[in-house]
Amino acid sequence: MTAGSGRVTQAQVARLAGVSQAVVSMVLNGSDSLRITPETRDRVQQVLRETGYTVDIMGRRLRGGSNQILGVFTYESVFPSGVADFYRPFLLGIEEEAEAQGFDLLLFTSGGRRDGRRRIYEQGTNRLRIADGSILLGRHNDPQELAQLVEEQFPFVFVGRRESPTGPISYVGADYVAATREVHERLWGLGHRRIGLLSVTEENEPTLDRRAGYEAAARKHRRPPLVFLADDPAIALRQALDEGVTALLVESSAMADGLLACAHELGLGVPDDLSIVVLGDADPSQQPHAHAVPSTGTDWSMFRIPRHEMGAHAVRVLVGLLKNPKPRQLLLPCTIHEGATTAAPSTPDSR
Amino acid sequence: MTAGSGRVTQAQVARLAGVSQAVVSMVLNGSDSLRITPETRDRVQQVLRETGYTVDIMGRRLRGGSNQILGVFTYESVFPSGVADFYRPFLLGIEEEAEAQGFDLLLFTSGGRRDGRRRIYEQGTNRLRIADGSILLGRHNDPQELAQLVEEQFPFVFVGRRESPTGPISYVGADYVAATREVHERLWGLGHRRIGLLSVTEENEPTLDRRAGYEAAARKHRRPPLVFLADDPAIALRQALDEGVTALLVESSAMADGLLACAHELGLGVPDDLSIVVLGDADPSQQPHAHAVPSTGTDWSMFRIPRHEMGAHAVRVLVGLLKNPKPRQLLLPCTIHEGATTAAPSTPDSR
DNA sequence: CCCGCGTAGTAATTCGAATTATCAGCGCCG
DNA sequence: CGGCGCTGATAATTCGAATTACTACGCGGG
Repeated sequence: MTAGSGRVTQAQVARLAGVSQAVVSMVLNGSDSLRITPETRDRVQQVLRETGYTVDIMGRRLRGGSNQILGVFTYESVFPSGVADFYRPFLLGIEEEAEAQGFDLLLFTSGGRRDGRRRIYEQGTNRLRIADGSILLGRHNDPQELAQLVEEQFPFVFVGRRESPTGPISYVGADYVAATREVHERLWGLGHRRIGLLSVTEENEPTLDRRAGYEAAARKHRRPPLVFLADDPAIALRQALDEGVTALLVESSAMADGLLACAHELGLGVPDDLSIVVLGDADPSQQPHAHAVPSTGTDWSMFRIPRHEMGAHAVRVLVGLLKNPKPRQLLLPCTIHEGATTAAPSTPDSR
Repeated sequence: MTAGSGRVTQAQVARLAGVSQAVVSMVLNGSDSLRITPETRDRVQQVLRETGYTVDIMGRRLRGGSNQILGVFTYESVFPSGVADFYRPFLLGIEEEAEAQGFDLLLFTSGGRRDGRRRIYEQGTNRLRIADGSILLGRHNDPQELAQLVEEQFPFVFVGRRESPTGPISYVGADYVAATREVHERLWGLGHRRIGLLSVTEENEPTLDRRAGYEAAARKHRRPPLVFLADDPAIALRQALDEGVTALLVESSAMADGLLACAHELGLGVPDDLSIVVLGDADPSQQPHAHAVPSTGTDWSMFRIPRHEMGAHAVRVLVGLLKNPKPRQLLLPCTIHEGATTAAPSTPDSR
C-alpha cells in the first residue's frame, strides 16, 4: 500500500489522486467543501485510506504558532528516589488537567545542574521557551531567574505562593493564612486560651503565611502572640509550658514527633494535657481523597495541602495566561483533618 | 528587551544584528564556525541573549533536525491515582538516564482516550514525531499502531518484550524465561520433584515467557509439565495436590494470597507442606534497591522485575537508535528474592 | 460579442530553521 | 591586467500543511 520508505505526505497523496496538494488539504479539513466535486473528494479520500496517510503535526503547528506543549520545570528531580515523594501529587493534578486541556507536558530534565540544583537559564538561553508556557515547581527559587522570566514576558505559573520584587507573578498556592487561622479558631472553641506557635527560623512564604494567620487569630481574640523559634523540641516545649500554653501549632510533623516524645517524658498526655496541631501535611506523598494515616502511627490533627488541586489549577491558570497574559494569583483552601491530638484543655484557663 | 508578542525568530535576531538569518543559524549551531568573524559572532550572540531567543522545535524538526527530546507515551495515565503505581519505577529510571544523556522528556498526555485508553494516532495524527524518538509504556498495545510506527521508521523502544508480525521492534524487557527457570532450579535443588505452574488464561508476552521458562526447566529434568489454569485458588490448589505437587509457581501475588488462605484452611503449612513462589513482583511500586516487604505481611519468595533499570536501559537503547536505526532487543535479568515461602519438601518424593 | 460571474480547481506563499548554492571582495600569481 | 582561489557573508531552497491569490472554463445577460 504505502510507498516504500518513510512517511506519506499530502503531496504524495495528491500525486496519486491526480490533484494538487491544496485539494488534499481541503478534503482533510473539510473547509470549503463546496469547492470540491464529490467525485474528486471521494477519489482523494480513497487514496488517503489506501496510503494510510497521517497528518504531520509539525507542519500544522508551524503555521499556528503554538505547539500545545506545557513545560514542567522542577528545581529538584521530578521522580525523586528518596522516600518523600514531594512532587507526585502535584504532577498527578498537572497531568490530569493537561490531558483535559489537550496539552502535552515537557519535563525539563536535561538542564545541567550547578550546586546540585537545576537552572532555567543554561548557557544564556531559556530552554523553557520551547513550550508555550511553563509550570515551575520546587521549594527553591532564584529571584534573578524569576525576574528575567518576567522580563521576557514568558507565560509561567508557580506552584506555591511566590513573590517577586520585580512585579506580580502568577502562582497557585495553598491558603496557609486561612488554614492556620481556622485551626486557631477551633482550638479557641474547644476552650484553649493560651495557644502557641512553634515556628522554624526559615523565612520562606509558607512560614510567613502560617505566622500571619496565627497572629491575625491571636489579635482577633486580643491575646498576645506566643511564638517559639527553638529548633530543639525539648527547649521549645519547656518555653511553651513556662508560658502556660495548653495548645501548640507546629510547622512540621518531624518537630511534632519530637514534641510528643518530650511531652511523654514529662508525663504529659497528648491531647489530654496538651493539644498539638501540625500546620500542614504529615505525609507528602498523600493521595487525593485518601485518608492516609501517617506512618509514625500518630493520627495528627493537621490540615491538608491540596496538592492535586494545586497542580490542576496551575495548568488552568497557565492556559488562561496563554490567551490573556495578565498575571493571576490563586490560593486554594486547605482541608482540616480533625485527628486525635486535639481536645479541650484539662485545666480551663479563663484568662 | 523582547519584542512584545510571540516568539523571537532567527530572522528577527538577524535583522537586529544586521546579518542574514543563515548567519544566526550558523552561530547557533557552531557548525562552520570558521566561516564567521569573531566580531559578527559576538554581535549575534549579544542579540540572542538580549532577545531570549530559543529554537522553535517544530521548525527544527520539520527540517529533520533533532530536539534533544525523548517522548514518553503511556497507554494508561502516567501518574495513576490508583494504589498500584505501576509506572513510577520505570519513569524514575527513564528520567534519571534522560538527565544523564542530556535529553528532556515529552509526556504525551494530550490525546483524548477512547475505551479508556490512549492512542498514538489520534484523529489521524502522530504526535510522537515532535520528539526525536519515543519510549512506549503500558500493558496494552495496538498491533496496527505498532505496524504504522515501524512503517514510518520512527525510532521507538518498548518497555517490556513486544513482538510484532511486521518485523523486529526494539524493546527492553525482563528475562522472565531465565528467572522462572532459575526459580524451578532452586526448588529442584531443595528436593522438590513435583513442581507445578499456576498460570493465568491471558496470552500476553510475560505469561508466555514464564510458561516457556517453566517448561524448559521441566524438560531439562525430564518431568512432565504440571500447568494449572484455574482462576479460583481453591480449585487450583485441589488440582495441584491431586497431582502430588509439593511446590507451586504462581503468576500473581493476588493469586498467591488466595492460595495461602486455602492451604491454611486445609491445614497445610507454607512452606512446610507446600512451597510457593511468586513469578514477579508482589509490590509494583517498589523502590530501587529497597527491600520492601509486601503489605500483606507475607514475605513471598519471588523475583523482582528490574523496572528502574528497564527504564534507564530503554533510554540508552533509544538514544542508540537515533544514531543507528537498527532495532535492538534487550532482556534484563530479574533478581531472585529468597523469601519465606520456600523450603525443602516435607515428604521427599524420589520419583 | 464581450463583460461578469460562478465553478473547480491549481499555483504560490507562509510558518521557522538548516543547508546548499551563490556572490562580492580581496590578494596573489603568471 | 586577467583570472584563480580564498574568505565571509547572503540568497535560495527544503521540510509538510494551510491558506490566499489566481486561472481556465462555461454560461448567461445586455
